[in-house]
Amino acid sequence: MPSSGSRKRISESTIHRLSLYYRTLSLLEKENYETVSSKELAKREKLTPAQVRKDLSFFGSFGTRGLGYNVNELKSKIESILGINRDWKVALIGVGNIGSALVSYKEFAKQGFHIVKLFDNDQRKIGSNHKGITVSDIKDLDMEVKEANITMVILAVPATVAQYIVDDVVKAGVTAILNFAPINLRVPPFVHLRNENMSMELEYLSFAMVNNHAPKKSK
Amino acid sequence: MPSSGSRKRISESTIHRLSLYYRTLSLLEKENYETVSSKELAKREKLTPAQVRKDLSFFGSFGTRGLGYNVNELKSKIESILGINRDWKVALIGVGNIGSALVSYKEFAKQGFHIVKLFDNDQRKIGSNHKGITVSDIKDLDMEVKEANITMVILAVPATVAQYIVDDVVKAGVTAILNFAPINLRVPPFVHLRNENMSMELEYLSFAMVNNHAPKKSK
DNA sequence: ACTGCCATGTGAAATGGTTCACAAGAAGTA
DNA sequence: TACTTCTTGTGAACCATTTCACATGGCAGT
Repeated sequence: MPSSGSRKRISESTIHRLSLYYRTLSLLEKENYETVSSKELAKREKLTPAQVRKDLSFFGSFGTRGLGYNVNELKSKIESILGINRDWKVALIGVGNIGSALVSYKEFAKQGFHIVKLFDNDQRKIGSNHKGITVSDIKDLDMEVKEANITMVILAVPATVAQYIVDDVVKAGVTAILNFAPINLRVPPFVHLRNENMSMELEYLSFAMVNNHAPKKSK
Repeated sequence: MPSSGSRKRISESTIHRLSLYYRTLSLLEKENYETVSSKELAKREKLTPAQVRKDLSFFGSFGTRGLGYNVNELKSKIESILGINRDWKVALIGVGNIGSALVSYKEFAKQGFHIVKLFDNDQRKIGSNHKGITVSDIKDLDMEVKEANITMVILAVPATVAQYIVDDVVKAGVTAILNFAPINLRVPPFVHLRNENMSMELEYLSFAMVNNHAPKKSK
């Protein structure tokens, strides 16, 4: 009984898996599948059918017993759960290595995340053009973010300045931040912060190689 | 002491947190701290002291009761647990948007991951130079990877071709892959695969905004 | 040496997440 | 209508991770 207020906490892993389901459903749609079972969905993302069904069950009953899920319908349900059934205007701060790669990264736009503003503090970059967007001076951040009604920001600046910029960004009314700097940022409780730490995964690989794999012990 | 056979499975989260501790310890080192308590370490990464101690306890007893951990010593312990107390030679495949950003990404080198080979299939890119490395033809992958004794690869190619390349890469003897393509890749059980899915975190933010955080929207 | 204080290391308890197992619904067939 | 097959949705069981709580050991001051 999903009473409108009783919001059970949904785990992070469940949300991440919704992203995977969404990705697979998009593919299935292209392959002209009408329906898909939890079994097939699971297979395509190396999960278990029970996991798939449980994840979806947190949000409702989207399937038909004996048949599976309608691909189009489930896709659009997940879109609306994830909030990607709309367009998000995103500002990207820091047009360096990573930053300029992200401007051209097509996956973001595909999911409705549109980078509409670029900021940097480097005079040589300010005024230059990336994919049709002119880089603004970070000093104008407050004004421009408010004016464009932007609530989501991608942060691709050096770790040393990240906290200062976050503080400004929050003051400008942003409530969602995707941070690429390898540092733990402080934000007020009403601001959503996620970190993308690319070294972390390399380190995991390194760990796996050195430990798991290593000189195969007789077990 | 170094548990040779009794290999308890260490959770992914623990390993990820080791990366965080490592990062903080590097910082503390620069700030000339001699020792650090689990409390301080926890505070700096928004974790609990018990969590920190438990994580470390899987690998040994590195602290001193009443005092805490020696910064230098703990840092080097974690380095060796993560396997980053050595240099890794890494090949990067796909010199597009993301790929060319990663060549210049300094964090990798800082942790001992050195990109030493670049591959692409685009004639216009082959032969060109990125940060002192010449882009090779992907057709020479097998030969060059074997010759350079490379076991770790970063994959920054389009999803459509990722699986084919992975198959080749595995044949060439690579056993660790960091994949940036938004697709679920098949690898043999002895190959370590990690995925970096940047849209996923944006989707999480979007979810958080739409659900957790109430309608503050008045357009 | 004694005392007070502090912070680790770790079993045990609590919490959270995943898998199991099965009742029940839907569609097709006779 | 009755029967078969298929697959969902979901409590309950199971397993993993996190947190608790405290005995233990080290250090400093007297």
